[in-house]
Amino acid sequence: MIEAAVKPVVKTGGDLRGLNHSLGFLLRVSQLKVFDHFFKKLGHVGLKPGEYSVLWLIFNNPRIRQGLAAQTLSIKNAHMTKLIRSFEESGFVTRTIPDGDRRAVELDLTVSGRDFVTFHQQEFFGYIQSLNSPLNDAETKELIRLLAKFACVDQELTK
Amino acid sequence: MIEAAVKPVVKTGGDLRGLNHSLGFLLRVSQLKVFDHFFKKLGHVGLKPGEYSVLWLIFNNPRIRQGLAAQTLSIKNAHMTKLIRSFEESGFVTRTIPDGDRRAVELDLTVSGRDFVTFHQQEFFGYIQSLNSPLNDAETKELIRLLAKFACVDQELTK
DNA sequence: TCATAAATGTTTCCTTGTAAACTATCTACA
DNA sequence: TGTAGATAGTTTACAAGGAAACATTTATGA
Repeated sequence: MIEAAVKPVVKTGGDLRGLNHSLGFLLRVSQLKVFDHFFKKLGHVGLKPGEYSVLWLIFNNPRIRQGLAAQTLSIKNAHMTKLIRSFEESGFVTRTIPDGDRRAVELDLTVSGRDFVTFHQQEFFGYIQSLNSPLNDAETKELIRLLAKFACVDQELTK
Repeated sequence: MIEAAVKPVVKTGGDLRGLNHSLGFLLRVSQLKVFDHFFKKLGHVGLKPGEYSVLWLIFNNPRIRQGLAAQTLSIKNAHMTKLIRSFEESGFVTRTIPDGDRRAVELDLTVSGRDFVTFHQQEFFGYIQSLNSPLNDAETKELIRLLAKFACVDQELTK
């Protein structure tokens, strides 16, 4: 015990040498931490963060165009096609080809899709509270503000 | 045209409704931004951020164990095996099985590996300067501090 | 000391996400 | 009009990364 108290704090890993100040590296490690916690807390629900975000977006933007949804969430069109198809198969989302532009696809939630979103809303937006982060509330708020500013994401609640 | 001029300022994307305050979402979007910029600036070099970080780690920790390298960078063992093999093939890294523990693998840079790291060091650590971020210097510094604290990455230069 | 467990990487298979080519539809303008 | 180009989404082919089972070597403990 005395030894443990006396000996200097030794890192368990290798020497990062400047990588510990690299924005790209820190973003990646932070994201891994959030994802780990997400799966521990919400893995049983069966949806990943990005998937829930798609449902959430459609929930709040009925009849949104598939391409706009992809662009808003920074998901590639090719990937969005697959996500939407799987949501169709699970009965959460409907695709409608509007008469005005028959190239396009409008997305909507089914009743069970809306039920799912409302039922899990608290979990998906609140899981981060249980993360036991080293940051206090003010720091967390500031981190979110800085990230949003950096990524040019509007911080107002509604458009 | 008159219509476009008259209509209120409309966001180009859908309404994110709270997702714009989600740490997970903001981390993902921020990382995409950094990666995009990285590839624009350093795509010609042919290494991705994570790959360079592996070389950098070995450069600063000669004879590091492969598993410790993976753990330090939060890279899975299975993935690290593939990375190291490709570095072996490109002649940047050597693998040594130490006599003391014949399960283990020690990593080292070849001469050309060390040359590569030192030659590109400025680019890999400096590309972020050219990102034209909306954050000023103090904000960037604070963002890095908060991310490091959040992810529990030691901010001292050396261990 | 011999069986059992743990540690270290590797292999295999799978999921996620992307790029590029493709189909279908719409717009512009000669 | 009708044709060239733009737009919206899909398909295909692939690369990145991870989970689980595996082989090998080392540590443990009865």
